[in-house]
Amino acid sequence: MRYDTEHKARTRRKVLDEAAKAIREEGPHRLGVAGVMARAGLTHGGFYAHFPSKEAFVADAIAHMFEGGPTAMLERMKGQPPRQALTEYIDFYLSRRHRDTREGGCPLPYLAVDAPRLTEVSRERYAKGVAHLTSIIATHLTALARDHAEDEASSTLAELVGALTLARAEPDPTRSDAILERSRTHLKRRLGLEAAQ
Amino acid sequence: MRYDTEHKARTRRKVLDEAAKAIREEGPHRLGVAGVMARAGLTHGGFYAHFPSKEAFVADAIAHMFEGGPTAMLERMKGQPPRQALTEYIDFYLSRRHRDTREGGCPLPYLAVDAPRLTEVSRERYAKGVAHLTSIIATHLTALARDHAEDEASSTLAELVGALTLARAEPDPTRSDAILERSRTHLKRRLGLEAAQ
DNA sequence: TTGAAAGTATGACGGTCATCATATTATATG
DNA sequence: CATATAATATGATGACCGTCATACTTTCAA
Repeated sequence: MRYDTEHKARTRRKVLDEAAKAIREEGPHRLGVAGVMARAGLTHGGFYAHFPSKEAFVADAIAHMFEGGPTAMLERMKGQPPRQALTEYIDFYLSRRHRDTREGGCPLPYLAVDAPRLTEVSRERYAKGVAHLTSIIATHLTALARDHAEDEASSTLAELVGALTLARAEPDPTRSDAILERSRTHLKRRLGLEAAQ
Repeated sequence: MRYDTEHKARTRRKVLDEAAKAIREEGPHRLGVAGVMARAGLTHGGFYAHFPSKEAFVADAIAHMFEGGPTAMLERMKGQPPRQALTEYIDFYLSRRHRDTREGGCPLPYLAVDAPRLTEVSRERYAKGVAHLTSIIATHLTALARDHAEDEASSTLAELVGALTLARAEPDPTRSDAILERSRTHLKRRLGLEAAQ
């Protein structure tokens, strides 16, 4: 082989990175092949050397979103006592920074509405992400000796996703901040995290 | 005038009805002029006799979504004591029926993710819908003598929207039902509605 | 019944997109 | 340095979409 063994793999990864960003900005259906390739510094020609079709490409990009971003935050939670870990996670999730960034963060809110319109694989990948995050929250709640941890985790995740989505939709900054703040406060009180710290 | 005075208005309304349905199914960006017109039993030709551009058309269709569906449920709540009204609303919002229907129901979850990518008018219309629904919930909570009604209403709406969206995204029916049920139970307990009825 | 005007249909144009065949460039090996 | 080949670029094709000019059909008034 003439090129580096990893050359193609690196390019592929870069294209998927750009696709993930584009999906956050424009949604999984509006992104175009040529646009993503251009963002990766390439032309549209080589696309089909990497992906069999655009549909498969979108599925790969969505899977890629679940492997990249969230890991850092979740890894960090592992090294902390459950109360602090949950508090930090809620504060992060419902922060202005998380609301405003398009370069990372939880994929769930971005894909939520489009999920029913995605390919089977993508839907499954999405559902796996939901289940994973729910179980992480549930584990921490169990460690805090709360009853019905799984139920509470599910309902907590619903409010996290809903509040972030509504905050992103609200054009008025003050109101948007208020949406985040209200759910932040409520969730911490609800989960008995207030006394912490 | 040669046609009935209301003829054009009726056609326009029908096209907007179909557009609203299409938006619920495919999102505000994927719907096409010809497709919507065909669904309304027309061809694409007459479109520009009704709407100046597709962009304006989408904005009109979104506004239309806020005028049509939700009104019935909200009107019904008015004639009821606040405790029962809220209980019924939560049960309706997080019902399987509301999750599965594409022909009506709350527009907020459908448009949430796309809202930041919409026209200014549409975003404002969306924000107005959020504010309206929040204030209705807040009013009922105030009637129940709860403190911080506005804060609690905001956080309640976040969970309603989030839970419905996640339930729609979940491909497994059992898990999807569970998401609805958990938030339904939690919200009613949280708002002190359990003792009701 | 007829004419005129409101409403709708036909068909075309330019643009964008996914897809693919073919040409070109880059680089590791001899 | 030469060459083979992996990786990417050029360019084309057909499909779809928004837009609009023009032709047709419907229906009310005279």
